[in-house]
Amino acid sequence: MDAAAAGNLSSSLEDYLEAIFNLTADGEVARSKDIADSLKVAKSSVTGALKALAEKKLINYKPYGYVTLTLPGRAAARQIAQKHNIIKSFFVEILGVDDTLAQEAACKAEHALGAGITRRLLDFTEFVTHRNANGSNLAGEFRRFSRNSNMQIDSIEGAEND
Amino acid sequence: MDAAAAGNLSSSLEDYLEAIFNLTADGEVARSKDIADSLKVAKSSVTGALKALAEKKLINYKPYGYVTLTLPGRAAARQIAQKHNIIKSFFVEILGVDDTLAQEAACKAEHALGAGITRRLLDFTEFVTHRNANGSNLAGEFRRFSRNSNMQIDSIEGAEND
DNA sequence: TTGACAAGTTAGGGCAAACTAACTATATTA
DNA sequence: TAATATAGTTAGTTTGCCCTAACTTGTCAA
Repeated sequence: MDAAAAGNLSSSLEDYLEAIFNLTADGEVARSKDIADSLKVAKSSVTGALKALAEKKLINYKPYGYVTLTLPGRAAARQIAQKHNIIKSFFVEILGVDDTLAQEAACKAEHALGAGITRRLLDFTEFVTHRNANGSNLAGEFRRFSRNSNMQIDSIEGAEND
Repeated sequence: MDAAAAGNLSSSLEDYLEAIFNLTADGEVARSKDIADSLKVAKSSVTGALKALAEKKLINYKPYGYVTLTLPGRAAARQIAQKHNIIKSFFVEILGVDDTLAQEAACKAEHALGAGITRRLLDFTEFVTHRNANGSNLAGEFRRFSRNSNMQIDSIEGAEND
């Protein structure tokens, strides 16, 4: 199975793969420059990453040519992107986190959570959504609960790097 | 404020700090060997990390001596450990994840989630707990919901590295 | 069609974090 | 207290990932 290559990916290479996936999602081609911009790295860093991903047969890469995902590459990328979306949705829809913050946190957390936990997170988010459809409003209740508790306790100091 | 030093910590150094915190929690001293064992790294790696942490004034370190946390070091370590516990509790109590898996995942996720999101996660876990005290059983309901949904859908492939 | 600008690559270097191997210090215990 | 085992350090190497600077390739418009 080709997932052998995809299972060994570093966080960094996962980020590159995900960026390529997102850039090519709407039929566009993935230019090296765009990858560099979206990940905020130097162009030369992209070249290095592309070589590494090509070696793992996850992308088709020829110097000076456009980049496309191979079949296993696309599968791996889709999984990463999926994970990202699941985590972000949970942050936004359940925890009520601001969109930008959720986006950033999901970028980091997607490398930390395995498929099992991610799956449960998805299930849980759906669970709450289904309940909402049935008249309850868990997320809203939580907002009120959260507002109250935050006025009283403040045990976690330092809100930097958030 | 000394949190300047603590705010810049790499994931790796956070792990070392947390390990020292846990080892010294019950009055024990933190031996270099124990740190190496608990993080599964070579002894020489520990020495390097101890030097780095000492440079940041987070630990008291003299070669061949025992290691203790400084005041800012203890504060930083406590925060990391707290984050770990909050995340793990959420995984176990809300998502119903197995203890061992939750422990491992929390180790990784604690470096990805900032104070803001961690705070909300704590609030949410408490929120569900409070509701349970009031007769509802959200976690239990979710288990049943989850079991059903897993029989039908299977959109996330590959449960490795979990 | 050709010159200029943009995109991409190569070369070379830095830094963090890990490792092994060899050495030094400390503790144990006979 | 001297021998030996255990703990800790140092030195040197490797790997991954990023950077800058300089060069090459590609593109587009005058």
